[in-house]
Amino acid sequence: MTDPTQRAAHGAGERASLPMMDTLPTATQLCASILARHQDTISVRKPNIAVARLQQILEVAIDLSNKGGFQAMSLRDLSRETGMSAGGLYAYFDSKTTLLKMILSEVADLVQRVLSSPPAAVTADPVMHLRWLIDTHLRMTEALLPWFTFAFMEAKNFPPAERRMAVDSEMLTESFFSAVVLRGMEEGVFRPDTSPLLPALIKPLLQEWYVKRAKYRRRGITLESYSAEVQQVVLRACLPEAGLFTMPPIRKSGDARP
Amino acid sequence: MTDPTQRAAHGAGERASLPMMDTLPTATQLCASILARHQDTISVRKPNIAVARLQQILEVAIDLSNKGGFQAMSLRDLSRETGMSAGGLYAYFDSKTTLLKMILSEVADLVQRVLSSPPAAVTADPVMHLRWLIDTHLRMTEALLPWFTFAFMEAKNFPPAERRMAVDSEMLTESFFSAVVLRGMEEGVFRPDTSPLLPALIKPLLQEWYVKRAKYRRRGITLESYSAEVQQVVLRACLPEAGLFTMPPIRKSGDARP
DNA sequence: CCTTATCGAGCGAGCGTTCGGTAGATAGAG
DNA sequence: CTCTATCTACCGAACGCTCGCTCGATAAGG
Repeated sequence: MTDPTQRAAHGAGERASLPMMDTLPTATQLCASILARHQDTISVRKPNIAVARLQQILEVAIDLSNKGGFQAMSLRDLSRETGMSAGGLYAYFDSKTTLLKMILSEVADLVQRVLSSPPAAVTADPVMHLRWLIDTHLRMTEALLPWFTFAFMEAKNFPPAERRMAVDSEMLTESFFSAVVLRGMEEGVFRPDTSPLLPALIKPLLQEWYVKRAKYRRRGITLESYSAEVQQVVLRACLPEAGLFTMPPIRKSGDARP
Repeated sequence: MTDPTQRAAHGAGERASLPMMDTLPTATQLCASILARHQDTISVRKPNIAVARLQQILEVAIDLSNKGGFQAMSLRDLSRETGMSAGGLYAYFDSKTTLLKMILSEVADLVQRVLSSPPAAVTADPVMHLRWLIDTHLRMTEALLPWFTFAFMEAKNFPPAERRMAVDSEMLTESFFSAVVLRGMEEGVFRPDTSPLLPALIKPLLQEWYVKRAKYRRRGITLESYSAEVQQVVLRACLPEAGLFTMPPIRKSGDARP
């Protein structure tokens, strides 16, 4: 899976030269991770019960928050939709703010974990690495759309502590892009006058995909075509003019449309 | 001010070939516009009193909302900071939601007014027109930063009616960009295979500037350099390769730094 | 003396959170 | 296997508080 030479088509899922990320965690795995990180505030001891309940609570909380905002979601709403009592909920968090922090920190952690472990196949070439970062970020947000929508909508409007967490996560993401761009410039793959602002401009293009997901669904835009376009725009901004003519096709069409 | 031939330098404020937008309204003018639009819900009759008070109320409301969110701002906070009583405030709006709508609709209206009236100098050339749209949007948000921050932060998380308003405004902004891109393609100035997604990608790049204003201030990035970079990225995405070599300098440096 | 702009105590609703209580699972003793 | 003591996960009424909003009183200008 990580050998750069083994990129040939293999069946209907035929893909372009860009390797996939390693598999993403499921929502259940995220909840298990959250449970482990908050053992002290979660009073339920049996892990299978706790994970199942926590997943239920978080999914409902994310769902309710994504229409109307986290502050607008009352614990009575959460109680009604989960079928649990108010007191029962407090076995899983000690305050509403803790509930928020659970989700935000898990999402921030996930981004860091996924983007910091590219397959060996892409790290050799800055162009490939950059394209992999873009594509992987988009696929990650697509797979866990409600979680990222929640994190984006709620990261602002909150006390210094949580706010700092969001800013740090944002900076970390940008640093992945700027590291690759810098390396590409050092290796002469990217234009020497590539703007230092470019890495900062990539993040909003990736956020656009999940923040305005409904808009692109309405227009019939696939993740593949969006990813390809962002890669195009970014590469055109940093590749030398001569390089544009030899720019590889971003992704074969007719792929992975369910 | 709109004569395309009078672009020569005139003093220290010397500028590049890109013409400025016509002058922007002041906060006071925006408030007068809001007052006119909400005559029926505002019970204060003397216009000079009403405009002054309304401006005070809106500025405090925007300020408080921009730390903590609109929902988190209580009318008691607003009462304390404005020095007005709770009852007194209700002479200027009939509900907290109306207060929100006043600001959102005025911002949406402003964007439409400003972007739909380019100076005659730029409409002839799609490249110039596109650059003017980008630069003007950035300067407008810079001049009325708290208003746009407010509109961005509060447009989500609200009932269908207000939400629709935000979506419509967003679509309208995008339509300005796509109209120019389309015309440029028809005239052969832009690449015929320019992605139909490009116009949608411009908006998040413009929002980035005012949403993350603190970040760019910390890094010492000027509006001029940010505007130049976005223009670069967008033009590289739609100009033919050959056109890149003849791309005009975006904006002279050492300009308009207070 | 009427009009107009403002005041501020107070209302009902709803919020996050607590806590005494309970049903069912669990486990050790007989 | 049965009885019983203990524990665990959950319940839901109640508390203190803050919210958006109302309304009769009031002060100042013409």
